[in-house]
Amino acid sequence: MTADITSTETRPLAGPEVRLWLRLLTCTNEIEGELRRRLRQSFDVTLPRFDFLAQLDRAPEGLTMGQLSRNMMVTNGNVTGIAERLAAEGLIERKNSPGDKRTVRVTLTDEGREAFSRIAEVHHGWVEDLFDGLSVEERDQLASLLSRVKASVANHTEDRAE
Amino acid sequence: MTADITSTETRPLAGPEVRLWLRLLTCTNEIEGELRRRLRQSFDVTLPRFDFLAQLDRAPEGLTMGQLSRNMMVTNGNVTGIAERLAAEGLIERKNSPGDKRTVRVTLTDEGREAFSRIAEVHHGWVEDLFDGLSVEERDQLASLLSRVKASVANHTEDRAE
DNA sequence: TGGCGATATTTTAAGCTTAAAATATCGCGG
DNA sequence: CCGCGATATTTTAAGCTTAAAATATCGCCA
Repeated sequence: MTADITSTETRPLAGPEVRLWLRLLTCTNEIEGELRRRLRQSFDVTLPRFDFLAQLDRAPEGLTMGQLSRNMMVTNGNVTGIAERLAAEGLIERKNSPGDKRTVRVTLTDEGREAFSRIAEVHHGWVEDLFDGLSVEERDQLASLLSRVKASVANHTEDRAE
Repeated sequence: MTADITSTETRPLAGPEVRLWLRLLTCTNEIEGELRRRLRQSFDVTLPRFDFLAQLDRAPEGLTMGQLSRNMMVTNGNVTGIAERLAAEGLIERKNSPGDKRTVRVTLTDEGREAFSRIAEVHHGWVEDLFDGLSVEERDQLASLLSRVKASVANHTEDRAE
């Protein structure tokens, strides 16, 4: 009834939705890995640390650990570890909030702000390059489709929201 | 010359390419996180282990550690660790290749094959659900655009290919 | 045939990540 | 004012991930 399978041939592993998901995942991982490698080689910095600094750079007043955790979409414990290392490098500063003794206010040091600017400029160029095979229309279309995906996903996850 | 910045307002952090990249990353992370959470809660299995089993399921003859590493797009050392834990759970088997003493041939045990089938069926439904807000046309368009992205990225990374 | 570059894998050290438990503080209702 | 649920953060244990070094085997070629 079916053709016989020869040698090490691989079977098609999944339905079309799973294939779409795998393509999305692969694509993202490839870009993420490439940026991670370049950040490490050029600046000896990791992607999470760069992300952490980026969050602070756009918040002149600083951010609390909780805000950082939500912005970066990682757990509280995670940001604690990253902050620990960035503080040891002298790139950020943590001080108790005046009003609420529970919260910590994190800010960039001058050194941190300067380091981030230097890296961000090059990083921006990398991202431009990686996407330069797409026309402006294609980029807009992709952004719009990703919004649609995000909305669709939110439909199935919003219940976990508090 | 510029409007003054008030309170904790955040500045727009990046150019349009970086925003597109962040949207792609966020979208992928959201889906990945949701699937990871569900796999853990429903089956007490991690995403990497599920991926590892999926690779083996479509290769009846088994795979070597190197093939697994390439298919999963992670380092050799990484698959060693995952294989260690899956073997401890009795889901996979590792034996020396007959011809080449350097290579290891990994196969699913009966238990592993059965466990994977059970999980894969539910997983497939989850992915279908998460993407059900998109029409067939939108999915095709997204898949096609992701291919274009992948090609564009490859243009800037293929030099590292050996 | 014997050594040497190439290939396959594991090991190691460091860091990222999560979930869950622990700690500390807040602020409200009685 | 006092206790208690809520909020902010850190700690802990386990696992994932990478890059680089170490180990082992292969196969060629001089």
